[in-house]
Amino acid sequence: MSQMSDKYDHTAVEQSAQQFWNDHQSFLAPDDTSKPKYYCLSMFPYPSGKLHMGHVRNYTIGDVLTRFHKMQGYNVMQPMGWDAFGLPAENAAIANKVPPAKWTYSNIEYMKGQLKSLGFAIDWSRELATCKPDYYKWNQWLFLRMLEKGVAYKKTQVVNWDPVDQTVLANEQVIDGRGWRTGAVVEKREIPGYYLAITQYADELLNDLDTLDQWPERVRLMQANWIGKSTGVRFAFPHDIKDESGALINDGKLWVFTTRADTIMGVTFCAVAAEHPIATQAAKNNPELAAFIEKCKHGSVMEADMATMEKEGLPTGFNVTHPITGQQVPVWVGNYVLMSYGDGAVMAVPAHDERDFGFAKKYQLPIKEVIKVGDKAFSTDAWQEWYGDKENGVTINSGKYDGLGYTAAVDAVAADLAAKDLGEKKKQWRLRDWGISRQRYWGCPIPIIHCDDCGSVPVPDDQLPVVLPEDCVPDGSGNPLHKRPDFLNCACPKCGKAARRETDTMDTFVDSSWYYARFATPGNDSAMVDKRVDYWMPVDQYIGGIEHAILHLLYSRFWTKVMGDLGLVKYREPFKRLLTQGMVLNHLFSRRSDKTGIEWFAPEEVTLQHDASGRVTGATANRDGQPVEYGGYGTMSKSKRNGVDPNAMIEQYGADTSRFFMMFTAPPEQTLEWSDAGIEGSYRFLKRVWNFGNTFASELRGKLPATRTLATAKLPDNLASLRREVHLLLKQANYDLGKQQFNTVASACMKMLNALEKAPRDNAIAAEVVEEAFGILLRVLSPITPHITHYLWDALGYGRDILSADWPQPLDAALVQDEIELVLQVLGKTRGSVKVPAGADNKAIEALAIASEAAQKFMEGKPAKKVIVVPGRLVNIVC
RNA sequence: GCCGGGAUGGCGGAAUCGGUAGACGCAGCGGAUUCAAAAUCCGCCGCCGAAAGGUGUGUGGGUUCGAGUCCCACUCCCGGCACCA
Repeated sequence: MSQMSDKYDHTAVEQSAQQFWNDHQSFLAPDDTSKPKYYCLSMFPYPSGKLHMGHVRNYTIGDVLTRFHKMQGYNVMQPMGWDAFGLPAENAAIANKVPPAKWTYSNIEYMKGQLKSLGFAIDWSRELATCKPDYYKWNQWLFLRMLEKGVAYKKTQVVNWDPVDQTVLANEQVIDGRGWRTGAVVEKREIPGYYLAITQYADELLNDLDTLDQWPERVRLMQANWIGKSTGVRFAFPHDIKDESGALINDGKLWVFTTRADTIMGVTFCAVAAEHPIATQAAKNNPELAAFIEKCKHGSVMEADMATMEKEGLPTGFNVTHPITGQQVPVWVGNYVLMSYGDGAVMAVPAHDERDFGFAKKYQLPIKEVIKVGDKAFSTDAWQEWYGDKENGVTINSGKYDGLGYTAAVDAVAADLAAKDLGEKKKQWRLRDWGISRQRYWGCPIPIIHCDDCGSVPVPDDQLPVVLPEDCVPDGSGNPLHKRPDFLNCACPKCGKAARRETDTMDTFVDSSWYYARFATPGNDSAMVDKRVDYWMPVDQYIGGIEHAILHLLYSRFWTKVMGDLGLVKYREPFKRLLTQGMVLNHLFSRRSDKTGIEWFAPEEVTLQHDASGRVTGATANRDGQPVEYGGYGTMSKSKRNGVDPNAMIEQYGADTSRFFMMFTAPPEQTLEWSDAGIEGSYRFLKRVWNFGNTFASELRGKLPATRTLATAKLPDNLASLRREVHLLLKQANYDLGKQQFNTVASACMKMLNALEKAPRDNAIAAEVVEEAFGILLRVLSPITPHITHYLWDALGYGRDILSADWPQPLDAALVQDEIELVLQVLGKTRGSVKVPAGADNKAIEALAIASEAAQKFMEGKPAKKVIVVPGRLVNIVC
C-alpha cells in the first residue's frame, strides 16, 4: 500500500501511478472477449516534434471517456499511432539535411514519452506509424483493388509548378502566386495523376449522413453542403456556332443545368463562363471581350468575394435557339458563371433569379415574368424576395405550361425536352473526384511501373509493398527518388523488359482514411484487416478537431464503403459518435515598431493592468515597463509566442492539474481560454483533495467500525443531508458524463469536496459516511485526474487499483427525505419558500402555501384564484 | 451574399421538461494566522437602494400563472463556403 505524505508531491504521485499501470499492463485491450467493447479513438497526431496544448486537450477528452467506460465494465480500446508522412518532414530535411525518416522517428519517440507522462490509458501494443511498410503496403494493395474496380483511374491534373526548383508545389507552398523557396512566379502545368472516384459514392455518402445521429449537426451539414446535391434538368440550346476549323462547338449544343426548369419560358439570355469554348471563339475577333475574359480568369474564386462582387458581362454576339419556343437567345459571357461547375453555362431568367435580374437591369436585357405567386404584382423596378419563390408559384405566360405548380411544370418541361432529345432530369454534385498523386518523396509510393511497351502496369500483389527508401535527403529541387536508380529501375511485370517505377506518392489523407481499422488488427502481415475488426469496429467514439470536419472524415467514410464493397468489412460507417473539440487559446500581446514591425510578447513576459473591478485595461512589458498592446485571445502559435509548453506544465503542476484544468474550464466543444490563474486554481483543488485524504487517514479511518452499518443505520440530520448531497452530485455527474459535459463533472467533484470538508469527524457513523462519500468523489474524479485518485484509493485502503473499481451509482436510500422545500411564488414572483412533508398531495401543499407568512404578506388579503403546484419544485399562487 | 452556431456578473462558465438566474472556479475586496511575506483558512462579491424592495440573461415585441429557455422581428459576434444556376 502506498504511503501518504503531508504535502501533495505531484511528481512522486504521478510516477508511482504510471509505474503501477506499466507493471500491470493496465491498458491492454484483449481481443475476442465476451465483454461489450468500447473503441475510443482520438485523431492520431502528425509527429511534428512535440505535443501542443490542442493535443493535450484532445487526448484528455479521449482518456476521460476511456477510463469512464473501463470502470463501467466495457472492454475498452484506446490506441495511438502516428500520421507520419507529410510535407513538414521534407521541409525539416531541407533545413537540417537530415532524412525525413530519421527526423520523423525521433519525433515519435519524444512525443510518445510526452503522452506517457500525461498518463493516458493507451494500448501501446497496437501502435502504428503510417510511414512503415507494414502499414502502407495495404494502401498500395487497396489502391490496386480500386484500379481493378474502376474506382481508381488516371487523368490529367493541374498543378503548381516552380520553374526554378523544377518541382511541383503544394498549395500551401505558394505564397501570393510565388514559390515559397525561390520566389519564382508559379506556373500552372497539366500532368497525369491518379484519382479516386469518390463521386461514385456521392449518393451513399449523402444518404448515410442520416444514420450518423451521434455526430454534431454542424459537421453533417458541412458534409452535405460539400457533397452538394442538386436535382434539376440538364438540357441544350441548339446552335450553329463553329470554331476555327469549321466544326460545330460541342456538336451544336449549349448545355446548361437548372433547378428551375419551370421558368424555362422566361429565358431571355444565356451566360457562359470565361473559359467556355463559345467565349473563346467569340473573343477571337473581339479584343474587348478577350480582355474581359483574361480579367475573369484572374479574378478571385472565393465564394465570399464573389458574392459581393459586381456582376459583369459582355455579349458574345452569338445566339442560340430556345429548345421549346425556337426563338433566338443571345449568349453573354458572365463573370459569375463557373467553368468547373456543370457545363460552364447557365440559362438566365431575370424575372425569377436575383442574380439574373440584376444583370438584366444593368445591361438592359428583357425581363419576362412567367411565375405568379398569389395576387402579388410583379414589377421590373426592383427585385422582391417572392420573385424566386418556387413553393407557391404557378406558371403564366408559358403557353402550354400555364397554370402548373413547380413540380408539375418541371416534369412537363423535362418530358418535352427529352422527347426532342435535348435534355433530361439530372442530379448534379458539387463533390469532385479525389486526386491522390503527389509529386513528393515522403509518402506512400503509388504501386505502378511504367513500361515503354505495356504502358502503366500495376505492381503485382506478391511484389508489395513497394518500399520507399528511407535515407533520401530532399533539397527542395524536385523529388529525390528521381536520383535513386535502385528505386527507379525495375522489370515490367508484364513483359519483363527494363521499366521505370512511378515516383509519385499518395496524398497523406489516404494514410489516415483507414488507420482506425488497422488498430483492430495489429501484426497481421497477410491481410489488410481480419475478423477482429468485426468485434472492434466501428469506432464508438471519435474525437478530433473541427478542421477535419470535411476532408478527413469524408475520405474515411468513402474508404470504408470501398472496403465494404470489397467484402473486407461489414460496417458502412466507421465512426459511430463524433466529438469535435474546440481550440486552445491564449492572450496575445504585441508591440508595433517602425524598425522591426510587429513584435510579439509571451504572456509570461508582460504584466496585466486591471481597473478596480478587475477588468483588464492594458499590459506592460516586464523588461522595460513600457505598454504593450493587448490583442485578446487567439489560437496558440509559435509565431505569436503565446503557446504553452505541456512539459513545463507537467513539471510545475503535474499531469493531473493540466488535465483537470482543461476539463473544468470549458465544455469540450467550445474554445478554451488558457489562464495561469485558472491552472493555479486547479492545482489548489488537487492539493485540497490530497489534504482531505490526510484528514481521512488521520482523523477518521481509526473510527471506522469493523462491520459497516451504513446500509441500515438511521443517520442524524446533518449526515443524512451530507450523504444526500453527495449522491445527488453523483447523479448529476453521471448525467453530465453521458452528455460529455466534463466541465460540470469536474465542478460536481469540487462541490463534493466542499461538502466533505465541512463534515463532522467525531464518531464512527460520520467516518462511515465520509468513507463512502470520499470513495465516490475519488472514482468520479479518477477519469480526469487518474494519478492522484489512483494513489489515494490505494493509500486509504479502498483498493489496489481504482481503474478496476466499479463506477458508483446513486442510492435511492440516500436520496429520500422526510420534508421538502418548495419555492413559493405569488403572481409568478419568488417570495420565499415553504416546507412540506415529502408525501404531501397538491391540496395539502396549496393550503400550506397560502397559510405561509410570505404568501399572506404578498397576497394583500386577496383570495387565491388559482394555485399551480410543480411537484418537488415550486408552488405559485395567482390572486 | 448564403449556410450553421452563439450573445448570461470584472472573467471562464452553470441552470436536464418553461419553474429560486448567476452553481463551480478565477479575479477582486475584507478578516484570521505570521515578526513579515508566501501558503492556508474564514467571510463578502450582478446592478440600484440605508432598508423594505425594485431591477436584471444582446435589442424590441408576443405566448404563459411563470421565459435565459418557446414564437416573431432586429443588432452584433464566431465558424464554414461553392456566385452551384
